[in-house]
Amino acid sequence: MASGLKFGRFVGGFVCGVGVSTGACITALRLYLTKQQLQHEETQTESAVQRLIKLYGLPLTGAETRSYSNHIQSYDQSRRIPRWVAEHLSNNKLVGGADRKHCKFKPDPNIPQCFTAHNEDYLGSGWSRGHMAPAGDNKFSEQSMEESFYLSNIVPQNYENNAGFWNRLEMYCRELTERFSDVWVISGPLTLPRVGEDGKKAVSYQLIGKDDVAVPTHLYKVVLVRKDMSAEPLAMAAFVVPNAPIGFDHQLKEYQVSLSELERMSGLTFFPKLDQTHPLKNLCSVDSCELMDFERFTLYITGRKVKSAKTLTKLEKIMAELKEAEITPDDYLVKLYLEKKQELLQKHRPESKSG
DNA sequence: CGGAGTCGAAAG
DNA sequence: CTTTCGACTCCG
Repeated sequence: MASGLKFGRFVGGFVCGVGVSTGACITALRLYLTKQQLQHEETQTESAVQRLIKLYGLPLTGAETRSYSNHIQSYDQSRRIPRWVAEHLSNNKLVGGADRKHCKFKPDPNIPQCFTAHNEDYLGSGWSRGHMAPAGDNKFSEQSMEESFYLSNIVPQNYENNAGFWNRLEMYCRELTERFSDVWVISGPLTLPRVGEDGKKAVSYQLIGKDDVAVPTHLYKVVLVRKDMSAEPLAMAAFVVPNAPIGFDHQLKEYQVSLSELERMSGLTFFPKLDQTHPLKNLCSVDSCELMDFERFTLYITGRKVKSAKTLTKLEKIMAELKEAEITPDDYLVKLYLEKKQELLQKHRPESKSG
């Protein structure tokens, strides 16, 4: 009985096996079988598979989404890095006392032990631990900032890129909350193919540490913004950035790609419910898509260093370095400098009373 | 003695 | 802002 059916299927496949598509073969095969025979065969094979599944279970990818207090993530168990990390930014969440000094990078307790990365994989590897959902997007909550330091939110990133171009891209995303009430950002790693000496395309990427953490060749960021609830249209932009140093001579727009290009590269579909009924504008034609230039960036960084200066000599050294770069402090930096100077002088003479 | 944790300096 | 690293502590 069963063997008879198998034989029939074989013959059918053989007859139309040459030069005809598989789909056509199946259609032709169906003509040879009565409805009942077909039904019988399908239930037979299905139940056999079902039986196996019931007994032993299906393979799991571990790619399910995990929710944290300020980001959502899907993890790549084979590469020990996230596939994508989504977050929402708004101006009110960007202020607060949460400080990364109280945070530590650590394995995500929600990831199965055998698939998680560890700090030892990164230390001394030549690659820095780069946030996908940045710590700086979590000033409002100590807990969400701590969660952003889970290694499920981290990829091996070129140090200069992390502290430089990517950092400025993250700042630009935060800046968008000044002009848009809602900003959604999805970030993640890519391991893109390259053409080798032989002209053949191949994917190749470094693995670091005992856990073989994948070093992405590129990072992507897709940004979706809207003015408010009622008035659309939405604006969107996607960027693919090499995991390598990128200087101030490069513009963000050089790295813009269409969403469909990014989807093809990543194998992801980004806003599956965002259909054609929603007109999508190019963010870079609605907004500047320009990162801070060298001067502005240096002024900002210097401001941060001034704020964290511990001694007067250190404070003066920071300001001297700025002068060395031939950048004149703006009003805000001057204010920070004078405040810090006063604070350190006060500390030096604790007996003096201030009014 | 060596791991673990905290702190500050240094650097883009 | 983004990091790494070394020095220092505490402790069994």
